[in-house]
Amino acid sequence: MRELSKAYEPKNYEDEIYKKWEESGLFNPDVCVAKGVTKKNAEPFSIVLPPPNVTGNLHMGHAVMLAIEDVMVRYHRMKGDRTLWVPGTDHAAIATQAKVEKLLMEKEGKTKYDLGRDEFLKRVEKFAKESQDTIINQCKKIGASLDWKRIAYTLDPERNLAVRTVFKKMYEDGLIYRGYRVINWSVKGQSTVSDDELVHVERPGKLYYFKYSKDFPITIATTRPETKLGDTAVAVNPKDKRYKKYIGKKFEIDIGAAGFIQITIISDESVDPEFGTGALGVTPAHSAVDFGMYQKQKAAGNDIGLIQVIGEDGKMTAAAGKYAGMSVLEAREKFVEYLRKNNLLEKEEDIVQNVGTSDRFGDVIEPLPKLQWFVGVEVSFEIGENKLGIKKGAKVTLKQLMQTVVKKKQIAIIPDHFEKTYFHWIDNLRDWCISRQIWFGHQVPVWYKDEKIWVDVEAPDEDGWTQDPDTLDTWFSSGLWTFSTLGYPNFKAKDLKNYHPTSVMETGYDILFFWVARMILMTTYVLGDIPFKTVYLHGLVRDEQGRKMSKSLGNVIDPLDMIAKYGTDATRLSLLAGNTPGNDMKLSEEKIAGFRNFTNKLWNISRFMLMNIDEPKIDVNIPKLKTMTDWWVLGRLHSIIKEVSKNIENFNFSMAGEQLRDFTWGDLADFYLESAKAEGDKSEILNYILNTILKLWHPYMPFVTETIWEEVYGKESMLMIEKFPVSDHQIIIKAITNGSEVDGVIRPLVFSINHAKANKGIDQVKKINILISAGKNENFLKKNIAVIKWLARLEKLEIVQKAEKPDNSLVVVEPWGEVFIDFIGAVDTVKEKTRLEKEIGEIKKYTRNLEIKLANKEFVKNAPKEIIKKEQDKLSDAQDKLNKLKEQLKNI
RNA sequence: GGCCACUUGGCUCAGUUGGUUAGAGCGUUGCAUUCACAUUGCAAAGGUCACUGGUUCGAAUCCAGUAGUGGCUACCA
Repeated sequence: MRELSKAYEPKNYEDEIYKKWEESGLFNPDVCVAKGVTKKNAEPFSIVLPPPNVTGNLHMGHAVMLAIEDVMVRYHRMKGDRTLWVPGTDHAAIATQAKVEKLLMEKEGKTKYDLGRDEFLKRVEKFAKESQDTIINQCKKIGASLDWKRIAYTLDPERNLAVRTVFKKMYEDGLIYRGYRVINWSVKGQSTVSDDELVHVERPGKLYYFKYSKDFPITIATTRPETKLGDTAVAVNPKDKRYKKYIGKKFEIDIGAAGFIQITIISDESVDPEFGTGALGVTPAHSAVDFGMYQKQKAAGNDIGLIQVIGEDGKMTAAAGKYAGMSVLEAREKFVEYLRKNNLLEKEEDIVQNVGTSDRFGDVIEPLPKLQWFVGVEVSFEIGENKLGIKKGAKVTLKQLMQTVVKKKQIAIIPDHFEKTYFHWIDNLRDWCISRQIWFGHQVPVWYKDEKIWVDVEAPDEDGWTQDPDTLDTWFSSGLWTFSTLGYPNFKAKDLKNYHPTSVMETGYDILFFWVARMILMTTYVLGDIPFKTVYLHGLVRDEQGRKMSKSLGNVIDPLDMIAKYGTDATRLSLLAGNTPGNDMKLSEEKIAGFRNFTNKLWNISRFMLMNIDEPKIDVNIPKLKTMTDWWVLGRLHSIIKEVSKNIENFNFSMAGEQLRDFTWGDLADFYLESAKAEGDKSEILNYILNTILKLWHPYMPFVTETIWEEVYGKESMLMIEKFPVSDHQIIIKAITNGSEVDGVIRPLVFSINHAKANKGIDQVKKINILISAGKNENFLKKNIAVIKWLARLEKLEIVQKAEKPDNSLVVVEPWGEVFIDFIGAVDTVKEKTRLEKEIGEIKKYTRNLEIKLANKEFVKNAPKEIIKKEQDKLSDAQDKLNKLKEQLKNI
């Protein structure tokens, strides 16, 4: 007989198991089809892995993502679907470059300029490669059944071709344009940053009220006086009576050391008359809003002018006169000093202001004008053939495409309230600045020569052209991810045909805008199709106190440490249990340890079952059943199969796991296996149950289940590709009939005994007398005497069948009869009395509710007959019980 | 400022179309222990489901309002 070791030691098995899976090639659906594991015409199920950044190690967030996706993938693979899970990594342009720059400085004291672009990029690539290897190994550690043959990288040649192809197409459709606009500039990073990469930080600031000069009639308010050197207009609300008379007037103002500025008074609806002085100094060069006003005026034929006073180095420009060369803060101080001295400063007010900082570089963003590449989200174009239900040739914008697919439910977002957030974001979306002044990334596929411009997939075949030095925002290539990984731009690629659109996009809600929205934008535009059918957004993993995990707080729980300590399965389970979509999850080491205990429990359950199985065989046929506990457990098992499948398919991963655990630990281990010990030969059914629960658990706990499977059924077989159990409704129905007495009789009996012992001041139960009153239960004891004996042994009881009620015994009334329990020691009558009174009170309340319900005409009229019947039965049962309890109370 | 979510025993959370007397796990307390498992078993204590009102025969669940917490977002200069 085979026997398992006493406790499960994950590290003795995990690596070997993963190697076995990987070497089988069965993570690849093509191999599954070739080997006959999956049918050729099976339903496709595909996920592309949200590519981790090549900046370092995997953290708990990645582990959650991998665990959830692996559950889906393994479930669908076992279900027989043609299942593909594509791995990949993201070059994460700015993040990676910044990291390498930092390392370069720390280790060699050099900057990227010391190395030059080519050499620096080589270093970054080397770093990225190493990082990618680490990530791949870590994904394997987590048990992710990714098809490594298809691994992609956002910056590899295939993806680069996709990027260039899409860029060209968008340029030709007029969706990508080059424009001189106010953009978000990071002085520290020396690059533009998109709107989404800004982090708004609240900080105390000062609102200064001042006049440009003594003769200027309007006081304005600002938090940034230094930018006022670049003002070219003052905007007021057209309805504001105070300033109406000035609208359209021009002033030439001596602004002290900075020279003269021209100020035009303009009107704009967006100016709030209540805020500050109701007049706004317009700085077209250093505020996106003001730039908007500038463009509006210009379009109306009124060029108010634009003066850039802050440079890309964060210092004042020559246009700032004697302030030139000063830092922004220095200039602010000096200029305020000037205003104060000349009695132009009227008031200083302390306020809290929101400043935009760069997510990556951490510095305060300086809005300034620059010639950049943009994706126009409101430019309309003619859409081609598409699967979106839009007529070919219709005029649409990217914004509209993004809205329509979610509105029409072609893409479902889970949880659905994120749809609102999504729409809100799109409503406020501005053109997307896609060019970055960093070196690492997809270089903009545009070439210049003199005044000429060349936009194409390949460089012009002629000397003298220079490529645009900028690179593309990393999300540009990420946006193509679902199809660039499947063969695009080759439209004939098999994968693209077979697996696109993908089934599910599973990712964190924090990148809904960055990434999910952009994939929708890119895919609807490029392919005229959706990128995925469902978006499942998971929450963030936080520490025990609900704080974000961060190195500086020292509260990071490293998934790999946990895997080393408690095993992968326990770690995965702890991330899946209690994790509901869109909600953050608190994680503690204790939780993981708890699931380690469960892993071991499953191991020992299997160990016990194996010891009682004569001849393990992979057999899906339901064996002959002998006792009602067999029927009962089979019925429970099939209900669980049904529930688990349903819940996985509905993305309720936590609930499916919980149900499985409750069944395995509560019903199977604590009850059925205990009774099985007493009932004797169970070889066949134990084999069947073991078989089934290993399959059910496999998506959640791949390693321990595969290990047990191998130990039980031999190394040749592989659980990973076994067929997921299918619940049989007939079995459930039959089991309810044949096994109901387990729930109705045996378990209440266990409960009664324990309850009597614990609650009534009894030292020890001596004897149990069972009187079965209902006729159909006459055979119950005969059939299940073994289980009763087991109970007796467990409780050290003596069983007397059909006895008379002895003196001093306690009577427990159950719907099926009465149990008399004899005790050594006295019954605490006071305690017992209060208990009975409490119970009677509760049952009274219960019966009253039932009576009200049955008295309700509408209920009687509308409810189905079976339900009314059921309710009536409940009522009569409750009344009977009530009477019996009352009698008991009298007897005390 | 706008929007969104959350509020259930000491802690972490379930609770899927409103329907038995609201459930787990951890923790606490008591009891057990040669048995597959101390990474165990059996039990107990602990909740007016944030608050107020409404709809309903019936509300943790639906509606309105209040309070608190968290998040996203923003062109109050």
